[in-house]
Amino acid sequence: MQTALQLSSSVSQASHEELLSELKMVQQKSTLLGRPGFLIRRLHQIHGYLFSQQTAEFGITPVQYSVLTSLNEHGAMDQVTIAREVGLERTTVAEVIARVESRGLVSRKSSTLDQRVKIVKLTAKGKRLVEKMGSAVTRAHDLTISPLSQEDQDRLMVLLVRLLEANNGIGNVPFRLD
Amino acid sequence: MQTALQLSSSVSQASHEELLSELKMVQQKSTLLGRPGFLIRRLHQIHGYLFSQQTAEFGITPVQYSVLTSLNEHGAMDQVTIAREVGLERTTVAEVIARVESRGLVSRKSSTLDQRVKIVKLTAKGKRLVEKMGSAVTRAHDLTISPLSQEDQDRLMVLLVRLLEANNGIGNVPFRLD
DNA sequence: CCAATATGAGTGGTATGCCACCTATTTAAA
DNA sequence: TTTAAATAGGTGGCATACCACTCATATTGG
Repeated sequence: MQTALQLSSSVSQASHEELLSELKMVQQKSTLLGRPGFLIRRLHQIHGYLFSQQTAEFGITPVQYSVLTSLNEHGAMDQVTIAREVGLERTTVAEVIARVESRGLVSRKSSTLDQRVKIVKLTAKGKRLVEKMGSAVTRAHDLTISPLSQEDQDRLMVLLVRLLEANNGIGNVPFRLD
Repeated sequence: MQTALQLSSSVSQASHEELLSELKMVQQKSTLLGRPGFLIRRLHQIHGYLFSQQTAEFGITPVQYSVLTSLNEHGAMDQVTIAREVGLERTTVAEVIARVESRGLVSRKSSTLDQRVKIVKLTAKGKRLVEKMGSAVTRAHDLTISPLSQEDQDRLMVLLVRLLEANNGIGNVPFRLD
């Protein structure tokens, strides 16, 4: 279990000038720390580790969990709808679904209305797994941002959400944002 | 080219209470928006798209660029050092290096001091490419966070850097943070 | 000095994540 | 209405990303 070492000073309290000098200092250590893309990649990496550690007994990946919880909330969906719901390529969804289907967590049947469409449904086993994993997943997410003060965590979340909402149309994989 | 639609209100100016109500609103749209790991994955995805779009003519990926610029800054390095420098598994580095080597961007030769070690060096061609790509890469990074106000961008960067510094030891892939 | 251990590089396996391309089916247009 | 375009699902290819494992070479302890 990680020790959620809390950072003392809050970014929320700092002035813009203080932030700028902190950024300048940091980037002298490594150029990479000045690149948003690099920071995001590393954070993605770290969260992946925390997730797999906290949920090891279930053998479920973050993306699989997103798909399964989405099916749990919205009920049966075709694969294109799932893709829009979680922000994934159709082909990625096809692969993810194939894996969770082979483990009996979801079932697929062709739609009678449209022969092209395959309806994906969470099985009872899948539903049980999702609900059993919940607390471990929450723990992983909490740990990911736990070094920040509560207010900094909230501020970070808002910044990330706003970025996503503004950039959602970018790329070929937008996702549902009603 | 993306339109860098600037968000009106600044997160930096908002009170903690305002942020909390914004978060609550947002999470009613989608549960996924309340999970840090999901937001990070999506942002990683979006940045990857912007990067590949801005640097299409060069055919270089974000990770390859990190490795190449690291070699450009620090000179020749063995693969374990590269791994620590950019925060990657040794095996991932081996694969990335193999690809850029096959394109003649880096060269590998065994160390005479230690036969196990392979020294990786940027070639003249590699150096030229890195320098030629610079502005396109900067553009991609800037676009990734461009929807935020300047102060919000700076605040986000500080929050991300702090998270990385605090979490750097987590997982099996820490990276150099002198 | 030699066995035990540590270290650097790499392979094979699995899971995203995306693209180009393909097939089948449905819908729209001429 | 018959052809063209759009749509759903999927395959193969490539690039991270990591683990378990192997192999070769160094280092260290008895």
